Amino acid sequence: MTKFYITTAIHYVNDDPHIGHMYENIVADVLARHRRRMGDDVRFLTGTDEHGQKIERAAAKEGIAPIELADRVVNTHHELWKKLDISHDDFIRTTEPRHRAGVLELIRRIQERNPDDIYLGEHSGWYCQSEETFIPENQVKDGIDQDGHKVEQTTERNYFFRLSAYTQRLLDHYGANPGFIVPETRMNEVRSFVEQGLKDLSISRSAIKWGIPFPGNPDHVIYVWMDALTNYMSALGFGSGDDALWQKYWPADVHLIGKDIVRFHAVYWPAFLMAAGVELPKRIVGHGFWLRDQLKISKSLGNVVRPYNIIDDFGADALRYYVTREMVFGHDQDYSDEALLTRYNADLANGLGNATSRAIKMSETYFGGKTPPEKCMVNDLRYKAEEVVPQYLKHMNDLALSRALESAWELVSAIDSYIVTREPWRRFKQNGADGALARIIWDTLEALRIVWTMVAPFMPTSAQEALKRLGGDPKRIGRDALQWGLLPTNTKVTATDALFPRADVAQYIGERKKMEETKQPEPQQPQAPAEPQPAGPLIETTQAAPPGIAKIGIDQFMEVDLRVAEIRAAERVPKSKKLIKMSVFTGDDERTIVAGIGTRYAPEELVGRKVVIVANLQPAKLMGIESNGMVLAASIDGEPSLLSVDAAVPAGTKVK
RNA sequence: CGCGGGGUGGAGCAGUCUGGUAGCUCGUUGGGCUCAUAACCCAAAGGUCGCAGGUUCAAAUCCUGUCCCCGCAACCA
Repeated sequence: MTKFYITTAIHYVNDDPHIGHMYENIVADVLARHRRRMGDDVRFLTGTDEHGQKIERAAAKEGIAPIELADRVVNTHHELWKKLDISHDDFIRTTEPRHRAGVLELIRRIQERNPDDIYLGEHSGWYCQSEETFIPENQVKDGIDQDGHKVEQTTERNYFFRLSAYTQRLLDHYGANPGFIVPETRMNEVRSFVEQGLKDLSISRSAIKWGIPFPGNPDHVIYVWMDALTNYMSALGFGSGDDALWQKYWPADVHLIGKDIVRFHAVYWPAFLMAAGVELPKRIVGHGFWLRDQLKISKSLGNVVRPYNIIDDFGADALRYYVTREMVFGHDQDYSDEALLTRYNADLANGLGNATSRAIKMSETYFGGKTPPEKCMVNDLRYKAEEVVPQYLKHMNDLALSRALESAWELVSAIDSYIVTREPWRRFKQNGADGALARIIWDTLEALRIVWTMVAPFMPTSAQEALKRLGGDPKRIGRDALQWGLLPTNTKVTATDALFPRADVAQYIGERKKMEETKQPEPQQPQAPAEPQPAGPLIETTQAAPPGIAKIGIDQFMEVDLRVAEIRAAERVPKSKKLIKMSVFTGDDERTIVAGIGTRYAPEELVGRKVVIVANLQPAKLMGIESNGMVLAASIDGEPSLLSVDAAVPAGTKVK
């Protein structure tokens, strides 16, 4: 029996799971269920990442211990996976003793085999608490990183892993194992990243307490990647006394992860394992992201998708089907309730569900509530099934889930047209329930049984129910069940309510919208009460002031040197999208100001214009040009509209 | 020459690696059927596969060039 060990990323417990987590676990589950029913010895692992500063701080804010916070959030994960029929064999939390044992064992093995690979060194730089990572110098501006997070200059004595020593070995491994990272574009990215040369990696932190203490130095905790990645092994008992599972299932066959963490899995992780003399995982699979309105889902954008309503109203299988059918594996994909329901209606309600109903109903009416008394081994549907099943299996093997489903649906549509061309209702009226009619109906039921068997890993609950209704054995979904001829004769069928009731999309969407509108705008509470931005100017000066913005005294206002200035010259900053470099006369001097107004204004129309500027602003460099001040403009959806004054007002006039 | 993704019937998307009738969902039009969840079946309209060259018996697919769009970063002081 082939073993198949598949893992998802462990999800961070700073928030409830969203569509991205759901997708990842659903895909892993479909693959796990499929391999299981094909006879493999499957081990399917998911879990949670619970250490780190973000958790530490979030817990502190609530006045509880980090583990209490983790315990609470992990429950929402458990509940959701149950709801979604995720069939993992194990669930690991990085706060468990067995995980700690695994991590310590990994470090021990590295130290034993390659004593120089872990060393104490100095690390300083811009540290971002939100990301729990040091941010490269060029991505930091005024204490803010590119994602808008606050960073602070930090120096630490840390343990380092000698990643630099593994550059060539990693490249060799990629070369020898072209399927190591899929899809291929991800492999290319990783390869070019590694080809630029690798820097040693800091693997401990002394500023964080919430983590696994570093062996031999309890002032440090083990930093995120060395900790988190090891879950794939610690869950198998690596480092515990009992390593039976480890012996049996390692190395992992598939690490299923989001494309954003491919680098850690494809570079750091194998390097750690090489250093420890542990076999490498066989394949890293990076899936795409679910987007909302073409934007990446993120908490800060407030566009997080959590389709719990869909699960409640249409069932887990509806969501499972949609995400696997709609997303081309590896690509990004836009999510919407509407698209989901459209797909649901077309494929599940009108397609497979309806076909199942009509076949069962005919069988019930014509053959007294039983499957027909005669099988049929030679017919168009059998040919179609035998054409489609191998395609389906190939796609499943290639992780092309959407294509696998497409193949299955070819048979569905063949069934519908088979029924229409054979006109069983007319035959029944003319000749009654004769042998020919029996064969036709049996064919139809049998083809449906095969479709449902193909679909079973995707929609386990519905498949079981449908197989039962069709008179089949709901437990029999293995390899042999994909062959023609299994459906018994003269067995009870069940005609009852629809498996997938049709959704009124417009009405549903409308109701949801209304509910969301009437729902009181959530008090900003749950979102961490915006930490006061220490020092540093507000970045979003052109945005409308948030309602809650603090009041300031007149003195503070007077500190701002607002004055009228005349634009003497203006030109676009080469290669910039919207920057215009201006020379302005402030009454006292002529200086350079760079402003992001190029989307709206041409340099020519600016010259001679009188505008209002902030004259005593800290100079800043924009694309290498020093800008001394700010030109005031109203902002309409990001489009600037310059504040202007009467041409008669002389430059240098104070504005207040 | 910043990195990456994309340009395919009205909309949204597959197909491009491994050249060979351009496919799916929704939408539109006409017909059929009444077993089924107002479903299902058949047919039709609608595409110069961004543009231009090239390779080839054959190009959406390979090569070269070019235009445009979208993320991200470099620029919102």
